[in-house]
Amino acid sequence: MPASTCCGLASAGMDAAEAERIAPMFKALGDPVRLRLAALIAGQDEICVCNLTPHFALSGPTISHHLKVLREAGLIDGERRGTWVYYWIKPDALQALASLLQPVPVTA
Amino acid sequence: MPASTCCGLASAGMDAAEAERIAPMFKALGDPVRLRLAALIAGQDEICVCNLTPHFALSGPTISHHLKVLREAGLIDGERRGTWVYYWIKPDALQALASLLQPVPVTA
DNA sequence: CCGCTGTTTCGACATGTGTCAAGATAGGGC
DNA sequence: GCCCTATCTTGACACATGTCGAAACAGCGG
Repeated sequence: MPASTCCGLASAGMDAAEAERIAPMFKALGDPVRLRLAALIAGQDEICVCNLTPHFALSGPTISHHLKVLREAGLIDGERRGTWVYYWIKPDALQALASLLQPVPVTA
Repeated sequence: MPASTCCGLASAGMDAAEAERIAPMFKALGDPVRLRLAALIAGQDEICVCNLTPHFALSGPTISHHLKVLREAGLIDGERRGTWVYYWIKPDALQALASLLQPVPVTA
């Protein structure tokens, strides 16, 4: 019904509550370190923290902090397996964000 | 050639420089007020600030600040026409972000 | 059980961010 | 030229965020 000039953003019911729910996901991607982390994680089925850290000139705790932000935003998930902790991307979450930015399907 | 398990993020050359360039766009969408502003702006060809402000319980300067952030991120643009200032969405910018989150086209 | 490595949590600090009130600027109408 | 409205800029403030080092925690291997 709305003109839907551009993209999913326009046709989604983006009221205040919905914005509060979704904004943290974009926010999590809004840091260069986290964006690279997400890209690295998305590049494989799963990846060990020990394979992420070497890509950055940052302390372990800082990487861990960023991973926590991404997880709390619902963009990734992870679990400890023995000594190492593995993270993987949650494609549905990314897809949900993508659909807000894409040109609207056909909505007419 | 990368496994490209999930999405554009994985296949994009997301090095540090690219991340620094793109992260601000996600960051701009990472605030609930700005996300709603973007949705409102995307819903029409263009929209006057005077039609945006009433949707929020925020001062004029605050709305103006958020619009500036969105504009500096390259997601919207705007111009003054007489008394009023009009903003419009930049679909290409949104599309660029969407392509990072979408399942990768066919890249195989 | 003890120590070793990988990861997270805690505490602290500097910087960034969202918000407002007050003032400045831009245009239109008298 | 003057005032009025719409918008932006500035200055200030409380609060959030990115970063680190130190310390805690989780498992493995002796």
